[in-house]
Formats: sequence, C-alpha cells, structure tokens
Amino acid sequence: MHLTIATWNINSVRLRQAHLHQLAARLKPDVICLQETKVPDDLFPEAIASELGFPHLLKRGMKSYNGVAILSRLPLTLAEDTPDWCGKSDCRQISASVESPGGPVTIHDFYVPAGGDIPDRTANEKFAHKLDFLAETRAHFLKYKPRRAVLVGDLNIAPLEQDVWSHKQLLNVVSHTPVEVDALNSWRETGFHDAIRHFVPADQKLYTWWSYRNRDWAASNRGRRLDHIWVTPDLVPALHSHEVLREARSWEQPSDHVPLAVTLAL
DNA sequence: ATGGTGGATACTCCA
Repeated sequence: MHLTIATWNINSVRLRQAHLHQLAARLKPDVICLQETKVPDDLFPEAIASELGFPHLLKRGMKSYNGVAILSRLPLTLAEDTPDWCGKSDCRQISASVESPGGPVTIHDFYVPAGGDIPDRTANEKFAHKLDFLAETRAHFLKYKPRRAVLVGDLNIAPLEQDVWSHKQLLNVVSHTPVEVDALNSWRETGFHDAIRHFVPADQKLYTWWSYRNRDWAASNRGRRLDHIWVTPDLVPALHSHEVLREARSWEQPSDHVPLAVTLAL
C-alpha cells in the first residue's frame, strides 16, 4: 500500500478552496493536512472535502487566526488526547490515525507560532510563545515516544543553512535564529527523521515559503523552508518519494506557502 | 535601514 500525505499552509481555506482541486490533481494525496484555515469549525466549507473525494474530515479552527484540518480518502481516527499548548486553546494541532497493513499510522498536523519580528523572548512575547511552544512539544514527544508516526506542518523554522536564501543575512531573523533551530532540532530528536531532507541533500537549496512582500518572488527567490514532514525511524524504510509543489506559488491569488508531500510504501 | 503585501475583521492584528 502507498500512502501519500500532503501538508499545506493554505492561509484561509474559504478563500482558496479551488486550489485544493489543483493540489489533489498534482500530488494525488491520500491525506491532506492544512494549516491556517482561519475559520471556526461550524463555518468550515465541508463540501470541498467530499467534492475532492476526501470523505473524511477533521478540523480544529477558530475565528480569524490559526486553525488546522485533515482531509482524507481513508477513515480517520481522531487523537483525543492532544495537549492544550501553552494553555492558549489556539487550534495549532490536530492528530489522527489511518489504518495500514503494518498497523495504524498516526499523523500529527502542526502550526507552530510564527514568533513576531524581534528574536528576543523578553522584548517580544510572541517569540517567547514560540520558544515555549517548542519546549512543550519537545517534552510531550519525549514522554509519548512516537511510533509509526508522521509529523507535518508549518513549523515556522528553517533549520538548515540551505533552507534559507541567505544563512548569514537571516541569522538574526525570526525563523532562522540559532535558538529556534536548536529548539526545533531538540523536538525532532525526540524521535523523528526529516523526511524531506531524506530525499533532498542538505547542501541543496530548498524552500516552501516566499514572502508576499516581494515584487517578484520567483526572480528574487528569497525563500525559506518553513514547512516540514517528519517520520519516526520505523517508517524511514517505507520512505518512497516526495514532492514540493513550487508551482503553487504562481497560482492565482496564492498562499505564501506551497504544498509538499511524502509517499510511504507500507 | 526601511518597507514591502496579504487575509480576516472591523477601523487593527497577525503573518
């Protein structure tokens, strides 16, 4: 069995429903994890899921900000026991499992706080929130010891030098500071492999996000790899292929993030 | 060094 899991920061699911058809056509995923849906659960455009051939839908949203959702061709079992990160109830994680021949695979869909502009936890409470969030997720997965799990999402950190357009120029820019990179690595090292870097060597540039604040995103190409797919070691032998849908940044009225996917041969 | 754009909401916050 092949299982393709896609992740995308859609930046408003109500505004970009049509793009989901393109995502499904290009990546042919079995599961789509979304972040920044920006809609309360009772206003989620549920019809889009069945239109796409994804009859199974789980969502955790709120008004205006954040929000995550999982659309699936296969039945989903919601993980009910996810923590309330930083006590904020701000809809940054939803997790579920799907059945596969070797047993269930758990999918964790995360939207990590962006962290504001100033990389200083005392001067900027959003940066403090980001670091606290990362410390809590690390502690949780240290205790939980994930198995047969895939963790995806907008983690809002580009950990490697080649994950940003200029390592030197971004060293003090939120998303690429050493303190964030260390925190993200400490979380990942609780039991995950970077599935995208399994396929793309660390010395090759790779981005999943380009700012809106650029006249010509493709020409300047000042991107960052903020979106990730991690798998537990027991799934590393199943890693079959990957795709980063760069063309999505050129879709009409695009998200500033592009979708990516990993296929597992289970 | 600065400001640039976009989404949701309601005259501002967040990215």
